[in-house]
Amino acid sequence: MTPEQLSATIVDVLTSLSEEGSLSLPDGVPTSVTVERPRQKGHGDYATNVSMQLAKKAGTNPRALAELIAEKLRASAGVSAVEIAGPGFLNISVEAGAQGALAADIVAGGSSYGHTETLAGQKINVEFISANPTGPLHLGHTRWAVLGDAIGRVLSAAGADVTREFYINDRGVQMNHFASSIIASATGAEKPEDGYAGAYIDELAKAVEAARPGIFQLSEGYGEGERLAAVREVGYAIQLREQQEQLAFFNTHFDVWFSELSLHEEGQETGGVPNTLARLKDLGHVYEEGGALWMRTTDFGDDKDRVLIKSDGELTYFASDTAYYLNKRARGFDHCIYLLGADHHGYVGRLKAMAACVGDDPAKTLDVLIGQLVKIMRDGAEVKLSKRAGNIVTLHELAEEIGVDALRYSLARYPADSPLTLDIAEITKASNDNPVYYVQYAHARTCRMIANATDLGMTLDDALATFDPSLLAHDRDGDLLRALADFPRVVASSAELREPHRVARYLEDTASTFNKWYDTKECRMLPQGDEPVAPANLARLVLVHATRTVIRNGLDLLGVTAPERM
RNA sequence: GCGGCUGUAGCUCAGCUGGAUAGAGCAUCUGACUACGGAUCAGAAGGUCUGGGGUUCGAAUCCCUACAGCCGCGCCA
Repeated sequence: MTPEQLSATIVDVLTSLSEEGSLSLPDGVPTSVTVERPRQKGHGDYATNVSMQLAKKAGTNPRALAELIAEKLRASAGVSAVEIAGPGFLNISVEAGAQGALAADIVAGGSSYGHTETLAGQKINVEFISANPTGPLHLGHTRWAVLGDAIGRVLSAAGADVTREFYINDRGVQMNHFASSIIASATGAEKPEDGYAGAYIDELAKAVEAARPGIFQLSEGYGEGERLAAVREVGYAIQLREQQEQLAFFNTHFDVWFSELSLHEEGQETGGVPNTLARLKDLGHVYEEGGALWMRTTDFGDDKDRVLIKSDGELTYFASDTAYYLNKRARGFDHCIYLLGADHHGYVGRLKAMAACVGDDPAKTLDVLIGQLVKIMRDGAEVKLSKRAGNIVTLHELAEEIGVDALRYSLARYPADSPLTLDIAEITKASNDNPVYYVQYAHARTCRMIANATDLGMTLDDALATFDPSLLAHDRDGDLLRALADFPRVVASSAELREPHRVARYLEDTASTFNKWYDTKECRMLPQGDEPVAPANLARLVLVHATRTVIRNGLDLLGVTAPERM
């Protein structure tokens, strides 16, 4: 019996009370009720606060309503005991057989256990990182890589149709600064004022020369302008490919790499920039002032109006942003999720206003997640990074030093809006100080146990064929089963709230519950010594398989591997 | 000045869509090695949930306010 099934059972009880007239609910019977796992032992396997929630509406008091519900609930299949406690809590105990059946269901579900349909039918675009292709990805991008990727996975698991997208800022003056910085490195010319510096620029210069020998040599018909364009193109291609390779190494995957430049190309019907500007004019949300073209975002709650075309005729970044949003909507996305760093939170207001300007309800279509910045400590001092000084902590260096799994997990286990300080020594430690290894270890342990069982001739097929769930009757069996039963709703709420850290915290709890179970003498899976294999041993083999499935599925949602041995 | 985020055990942080005695890991102390992988488990100790008001059966959670820290308020990208 899962919490969802128990909730349905309680709803049935309410319906039945309502039909026989002993309960009157003006708003009708709720479709589901809250069922939670009490923290306290002795408060039953599950608890519900329905009677407190409904007492006022029903014109009665919580204790009296609880009595009514309890009486019927006690007679329900799978329920072994119901007690009323405190102001009107119902503490419910579940029969071992009803609860144990879940283990076989999980095994049958396999890699899809935990997946739900709570977001079915929603087409969601998740845009994250979206770095300039003018340098390596660094620490600042790493958190969004992990969170964006995990959010995408969790949304998919909740049934949404998800596209993970990287917006390439390949247009704008920074691309020319980028090219001229590479030229300066190759030719010894002076670096431009707003240029890029650092060892990576020198390496890029060499790579550009290697890719197209002689590219830096000016000649007749190949002037400064041509060289700048050529270097920009080649340097961009190399830098972008490097970002893509490093993200792949970091187990972070995108469905679409979207070029900002493409929004300005001819033939962009919907969502192109010219098209967008025309549409905004038609809608009456733009005006000219001081030689610039403005969008009247203040009509929709922004602090001030925003420039689309500067007085020098150049388009702003915001013009592209608006077109890009329309482009996403034209591609059929119901929700556009943006992951932005705290240093960009000033953009939220204008993004929402922009969506409202084009006729959308931002509360429905736009979801801006602001993440706080990450600090990194080494030997007690903050590792500062400065792109200008070329002192960059790159994503790739971090992933290599710390390990992809440890780095991903360390970032995934905190909510995005909490400022984070990572200590390199702390997260590289290969010990139980490090939650990622604690969880992975529990998984490896299940794999060893299953291998040992196989050596003794215990197979999953036999175990399932003879499975008697009522044999999983020990308290610790129940604790483990209830932990496993929570997985689907943890995934669903992680998706709903866009908070994948919940999955990580759940895995830590579940790994702990599993280890406690493992250390319980009465819950041995393998027979001891020369004892024959008993039905209870086989039942627990199913339970171990179920545990392995849940941990593996959970780690997969975070993009972390589930090793079979460590 | 305006706005966003944060403030919970010695440390790093969960819990925040209101529920029962506020949790975990680390660090400290005490135990379990005839071990299905000890990268584990059992236990102890550790708290004015930043301060002050309010809302109600009930507040770490919601509202107001004060304080502290980080970040942002361009015809930059």
